[in-house]
Parts: sequence; structure tokens; C-alpha cells
Amino acid sequence: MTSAGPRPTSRDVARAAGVSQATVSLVLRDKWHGRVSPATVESVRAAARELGYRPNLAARSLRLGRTRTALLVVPALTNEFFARVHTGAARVAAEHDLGVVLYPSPEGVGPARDPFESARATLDGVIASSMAAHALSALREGGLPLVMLDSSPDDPAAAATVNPDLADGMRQTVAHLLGLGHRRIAHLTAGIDSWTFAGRARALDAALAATPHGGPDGGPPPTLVRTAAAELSVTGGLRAAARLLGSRPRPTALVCDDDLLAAGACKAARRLGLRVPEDVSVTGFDDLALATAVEPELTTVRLPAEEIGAAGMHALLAVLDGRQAPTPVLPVQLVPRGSSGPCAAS
Amino acid sequence: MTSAGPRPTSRDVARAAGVSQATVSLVLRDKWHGRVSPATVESVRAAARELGYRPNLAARSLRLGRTRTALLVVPALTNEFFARVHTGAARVAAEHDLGVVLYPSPEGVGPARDPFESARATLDGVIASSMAAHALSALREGGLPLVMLDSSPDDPAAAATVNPDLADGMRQTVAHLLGLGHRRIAHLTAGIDSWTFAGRARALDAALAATPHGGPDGGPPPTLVRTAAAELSVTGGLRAAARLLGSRPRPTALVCDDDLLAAGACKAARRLGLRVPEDVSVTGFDDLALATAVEPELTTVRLPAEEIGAAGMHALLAVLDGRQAPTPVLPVQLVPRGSSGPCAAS
DNA sequence: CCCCGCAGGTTATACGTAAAACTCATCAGC
DNA sequence: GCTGATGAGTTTTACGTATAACCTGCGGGG
Repeated sequence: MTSAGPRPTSRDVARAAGVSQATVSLVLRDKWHGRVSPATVESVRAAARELGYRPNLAARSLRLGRTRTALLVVPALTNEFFARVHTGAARVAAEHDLGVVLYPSPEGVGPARDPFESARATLDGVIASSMAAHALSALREGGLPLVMLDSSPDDPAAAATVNPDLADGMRQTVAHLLGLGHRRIAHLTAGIDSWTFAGRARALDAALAATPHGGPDGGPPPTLVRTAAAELSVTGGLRAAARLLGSRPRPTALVCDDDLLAAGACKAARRLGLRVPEDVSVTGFDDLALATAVEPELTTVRLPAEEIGAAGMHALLAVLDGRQAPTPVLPVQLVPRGSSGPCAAS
Repeated sequence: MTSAGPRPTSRDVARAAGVSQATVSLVLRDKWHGRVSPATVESVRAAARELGYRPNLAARSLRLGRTRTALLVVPALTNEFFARVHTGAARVAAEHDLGVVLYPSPEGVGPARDPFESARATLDGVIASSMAAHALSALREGGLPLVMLDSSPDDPAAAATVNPDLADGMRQTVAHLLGLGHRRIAHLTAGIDSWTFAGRARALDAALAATPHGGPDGGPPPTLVRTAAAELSVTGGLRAAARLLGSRPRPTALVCDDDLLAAGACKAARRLGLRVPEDVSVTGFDDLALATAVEPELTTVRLPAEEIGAAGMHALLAVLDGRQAPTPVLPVQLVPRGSSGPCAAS
């Protein structure tokens, strides 16, 4: 740990160990088997440790033509869901000695420049959320291994896809609400044109269509109305829910595509003098920290955000290694809380 | 845009433009004044555009010994505040053609490895939140330009410091509460040993001490009790607030160090049958999205998170350019909302 | 007329690493 | 005693860029 002077290079280590630079390179990357004697290996390792040697990654990247760096493209980190996706992806990356660089969209508007302009390095691969629509066309043309999160499994540009089991999430939600006696159901969507939310709408439709005629207890069949929020935020949810709750007949349950929207819906209900869940039930999606901060706490579908990020990185690593990339569908779980309850007689 | 084959290099551009590689380098970095004729400049630029040339950053970094990359060290991106700090820092970095790599602490526990082990590149500088205590000692020894966020201005290791005006934030909060008639004030701190929260405690003490004896309207002087939450979360706030609200005489106002804690405090109050703000007022810090999602909405001190990140990056850029680094204190603003109200006669 | 200065380039080299090609003993086998 | 293989390294080169040092005409001043 003689920490004086500039960074030591592999040549410095070589000098200290009395060997050539090539030997240092071989030893430190564990490619010495059958080429270097154990004694020499030890002395090289000791010298490296002594000098506090760290390989210069710029030089390594230049030599290898690869950077061991992945680009993660998400709409915005201020969305807790994507912050958690990043957490998971970064953890797995660190375990495999990969770097992660972020390309979040600047606050919903288009990108300042294209992702490869702003990327700090030649990239080895890309993991992108389908919500980051702004960047997708550029990514497809990048010729890089691409893993899509929350996107169609048949996307031809994607080497792999990672999805939460939205269909099951909506099934659980519908079963929960029908079981509570709800028949007039409203769907509050995010009004964002992405596979993510289109998929939720389809999943909800399918779940309702799969309901035995008249619902589990033989009542009238469920009906659905749908409204899109202007933006993915509490305020957006509030405005859209106010519209829904003003319509007649009033829905008794609101299925929201996101916890932010659900929180807004609860606020809207209260402003209209409606109690949650006595007068109207509200369910969300994601299980953000928000869900247990509001009162009543939100019944919501917990999506495994970290696992999605981690699975995305695993898939990318597989592609980079030339292995067959998995295309997992991750399980989700409805978490019943206070915002949903039995349907009051209307 | 002949996009076939491997990435073009500056030598390819040189060939296409009929000049030497050195000339290409000069032209594309705008260092040609007085050394290259305007006509040649144009032909080089045209060739670069035609080939879709992008400089190889690994090679550039190797040559220059600098990477134009900054490390941002924060506790966790899932904390909305730090996600916003990152947003601001990344925006400024992009404007100056700098890269940002993140080093978030893995979920509150110590780092997997030291920051320089995991950093993807030789770094030019570091911006660190004082809450990322786990990494600080390593950072100090890194010998890199260091900008501290939310930290003591006299930190000898820091080349610059960026702080929100906590003292003013607490002054505004105290003035607000005293104006509403509150005298028994409780402080709910985060129980995290960092300058951030120690500073808030000092700022609150100072604000109370500066109060004219007996408060603005001549009533009895304000009193303060203080409790630390076990963790920086809604649940942590709930537990700690339950303790505070169970004590006699019961405080009439809770000043919380963070909106998460404040949201938890509101929940605790309601569980004890207390109304917010009629029976107890609650204020927060940060103005997270959460603050307007809960009901009542939180009175809170809005911290300019993006600006903090941006100012940190500006300071780092200044240091890297050898300029005098600014050490700004950014203004904050109390946002009065529904969680604070007049003190009911006790 | 010669040398200078300058515009407008070019040549050569270094950055630190990885890896292919090469060296040089030693030793087994025939 | 010579061949060939093997172990244990070394030498050399390439990756793509930035920049210092070097050329080469050409017009003007002395």
C-alpha cells in the first residue's frame, strides 16, 4: 500500500515482482494455469497488493474493444419503481464485475441527444424499459444486445424479455374485487402509450372475460369503464378519478394502473364525500412506499421491481456470454389492504 | 451514414477526407484555429458526419489520463430525494459532456466493496452526500476532487460544499408553528448519524433559541422534546411518533426531519384517535411526491433537490477546471399545507 | 538574395493492457 | 545424440486518440 506517486501500472508490478508485464497480465486475470509457476504467481500477486495496483479500465477497454458496461434505459429514476429496477440491476452487475450507466429520459420530454451520443462508453449491451419509448428506435439500430423490460415477448429486436405476470396480477385483483361483491368496475389507466399499460388493459379485460358468467356468486356480470389519466402522478389520478366517480352509475371499484394514480383516486373520492373503502374500493399497482403511507393503505399488486432489474441483467449477461437468454415471467402478488372492502348495496 | 462494418476510427475519417489522423483530431475538438484551413475543416467534418464517426472514449481516456466521469455517491436511489439529486447532477453533467456513475449504498448496509473497486473507470471527481457515510473514509483517501452535499462547509477533505439553507428552513417552520399558537413542539429526527440530520437538529434548536422570549405573541416560551426514529421510513416515523404522542404533556406540533417520517407521524396520530391538524400539527422536510399524496397534505420544507445535484456538479466542474469552486447555500421554502393548523386550546 | 515567419499541415510517439508469437531450458523417448 | 514436447516465461504488437515535434512552401523585409 505504498500510496505515493501516480497510479501504478502493470509494468510497475512487473518490475517489483521481477517478471515481465505480460506475466502480470496473465496472473492477475487468472489465465496462468500451465503457463506460470505457482511461486511466480504468488510473487506477482504480492507485488500487486503491495503497490495497490488496479488495472486501468480505459486501457483494458481499448484493448478488448469491450467495456463491460451496460446501459439501463428507464423513463425516470424519480419513479420509485425504476429506482428499484436500477437497484436490482446494479446489484447483479456488480456481482459480475459489470458497470451500469443510466440513461433516464429528461423529465418525460424527448432525449437531449440520442443514447449513444450521451453514453459514456462503447457499450456492451442495453437493458431498456418499454416505457422509455423515446429511446427505443435508436436502441434498435444500435446493433447491441438488447434486453427489454416489460415488453412484448415477441419483440424481434430484443434478445430477451423480462416481464412481471401482469395477467395474473389482474386476475388476482379481479377475483379480489368480485369476491367483495363489486360489479361496476372502472379502470384508471396511465394514458401513456407503452406496452406496459396497454398490457395491463388487456390483462384486465382478459381477467374479466374469464369470469364465470355472473361472477363467482351468480350475481350480474361485471361491467367495465375505462379512463386514462393525463399523467402518471397523484394529480393525474385525482383528476381522472373525479371524472369516473362523477359518472352514473358510479363504479364501486377503481382498478388503477399505478399506486400514484390510486392515491390520487382516493383523494378524489374523499373530495366527493365518498369514503374508501366503504363507498368505493381502490386498488393500485407496484406496491410503492406510497402505498402504506396513505390512509387507508392501498390494496395493490406488488411487482418485484428489484427482481425485474436483476433478471434483466442476468439475461443480458447470458446474451453477452453467448448463452441462451432466459425470458422469465416473474410472479406478482396482490397485497390486500385497507383501500378495498365489501361493496355496499348501491 | 454508411453504417456497415465496425465503428469508424479517426483514421478512417482521415482517409476519407484525404488528411492525416492528427488533423482529424484537431478539427473535431475545435483546436484547429490558425492550424487548419477552413476548407479542410469542412471536408473533415463532412467525412466524419458521413461515416457516423464517434470518438472512442476508452482511447481518449487512456490518452488523456482523465475519463470525464464523475462518481455520485448517495445512500439509495429509492429515496426520491436522491433520485432528484441525481437528475439534477446528470443534467448538468450531460450539458458539459461529462458522464456520471452512481455508487449507491446497497440498502443501508455497508458497501460490497470500496467505491474505487466498483467504480467502472478512473474517475475525475466525486460528489458525495454526507449521508453516504459508509463510503466517506475511502473517498477522502482517494485523492480525488471531492464535492460534499449537505455537509459541513469546513470539511477539510471537500473542495466544495453544497447545502440547502437548513437554518432558514427550520426558522420558517418554527415561525409558522409559533404563529399558529404552538408551544409544545416535538422534533422527530431520523436517528441516522450524519451531518444532514445533526444539522437539522442544530438548526431547529437555533431557530427556537432565536425566538423572542415568550414567542411572537407574548405567550409562554416554546419547549422542545426530541425523539429519533429507528429508520428513515414511514414505519419508523409511525413508531417514534406514537411514543412522542403518548407522552405527557402531549406536544401539539411535530417537526419531522423527513416527509416519510411526517407521513408516519400522521398515521400514528390517527391511530391514537388524534386528528391532524386539529389535535396535532405535523411538518415534514423535502417535499417529496408523498407530501401531496397523503391526506391531509403535508406542510413541509421544500428542498431544491435537483438544484443541489446541479450545483454539486457545477462545483465539481469548477474544481476540474482549476477555477475557484463555489460553496453555495441554496434557498428553501416552507410550503404550508393541510397537516399544520392552529393550536387547539389544550 | 537570403533568411524569417507563418500558415497549413504531417510524422511519430505515448497512454496501459491483452494476447499472439517467440525463446529457451529441461527432459522423455527412441 | 537427436527430436519433440512441455513448462515457464519474454518480446512485440495493436487497440484509437492527443499532442509535441517536425516539415514545406510562400510572401516579405533587410
